Amino acid sequence: MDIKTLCLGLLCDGDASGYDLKKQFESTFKHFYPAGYGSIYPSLAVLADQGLVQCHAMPQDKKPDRKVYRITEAGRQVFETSLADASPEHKLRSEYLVAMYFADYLEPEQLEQMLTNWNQTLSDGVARLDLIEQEFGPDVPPGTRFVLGFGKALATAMASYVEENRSLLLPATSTRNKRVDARIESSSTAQTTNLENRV
Amino acid sequence: MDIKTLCLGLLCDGDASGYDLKKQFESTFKHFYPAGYGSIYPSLAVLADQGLVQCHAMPQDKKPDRKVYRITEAGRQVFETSLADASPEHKLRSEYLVAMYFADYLEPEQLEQMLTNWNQTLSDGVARLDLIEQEFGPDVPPGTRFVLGFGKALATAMASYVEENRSLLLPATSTRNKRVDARIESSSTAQTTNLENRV
DNA sequence: TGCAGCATGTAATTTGTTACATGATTAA
DNA sequence: TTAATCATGTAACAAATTACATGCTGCA
Repeated sequence: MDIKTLCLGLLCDGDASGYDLKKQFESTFKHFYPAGYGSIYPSLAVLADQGLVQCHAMPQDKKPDRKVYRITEAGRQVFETSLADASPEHKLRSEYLVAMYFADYLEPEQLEQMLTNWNQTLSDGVARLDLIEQEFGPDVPPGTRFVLGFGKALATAMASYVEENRSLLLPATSTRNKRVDARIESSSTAQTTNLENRV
Repeated sequence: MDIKTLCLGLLCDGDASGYDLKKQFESTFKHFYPAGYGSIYPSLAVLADQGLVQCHAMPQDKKPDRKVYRITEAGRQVFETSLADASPEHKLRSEYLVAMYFADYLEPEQLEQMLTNWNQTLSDGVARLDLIEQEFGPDVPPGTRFVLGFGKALATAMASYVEENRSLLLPATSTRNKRVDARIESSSTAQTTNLENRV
């Protein structure tokens, strides 16, 4: 699944311009599938080329034409197929976890700073999701409620975990060297142990 | 932060070959920063070029030379700097959530299937992390314990959330149309409402 | 005066993934 | 005999990010 498919999906819910779609990608979708103009505009162009959407240009005073896109029958079918076909992927990429893994290469104050920072980011995230939910008013569509709730639940779980386990990373005694030895030994299947040949 | 930096970090803990590093990326790092040969080998070549690591080729019978990499002083410094400098990013990209958002475009059975699938994937993930932890024996290094625990906590939280909220997505009455209308109205700042010009 | 919002896009770059290419050993 | 482990890499491709480029309106 890529941004093209996502645009198609959003257009299933109604006509929109690239600018409109961007707003969705920055609000409801931000925590699990963000996208910028650089991906959205080219996607729409391709979709129009393929006949999966139609473009209607609406002239405006002193602004570029507002290009409103509407999904076609073909587009709708393509979307539904790719939604059902895909074996969905769920990927996390976290530099925070990298930093935590290597915590003993950080100064304690840096580590503290980073943990504080992370916590702040997480609660900001929850607040942001709450705001979005409020903006929908009383009738939040089920899918939207599900993904917003998911985001909040995850952020909360992460914050708790970090709070409850930060002590793991602070102690004075590092075990890093033990791990090192373990890895070197287990991977020494080579014939020679001499590291010095052919520097 | 990129795979190069990660390799550098892992080499701070001891010499290793590309093959060795891959194993780390596929075990401890898999849930938050996976990488394949296609990223690792080129990374090591670049790092060697830049003098951040040194390469020692160890001849082997009927196998390609085993190339063991060792970090240099310069490499260590570069790593520590980038670890401290980075304002860490934490990114999720989930096609499952996309599918849930668009749940009412799926057949109920497909949705059920997908939810079951997701749950299975999550518990497999927890099992995998448990196994890795066990393989370390009694002395799991703190950073490792932190990231493995994090992975388990997250997966568990996700599974709970999905279980507790799947009902949100199943009801017969869809609210999708309401949302559609809402968006179309709120974005109608254009001068003309006529979508038919310049098809 | 300056910034946020409206509104479009392109092009270069970065980054990583996938597929390809090779080939021995060992345990089930 | 077949799959997994060991062991290296390259090249084409896909995808998305970032920076660039333009320009009006309305508010503080």
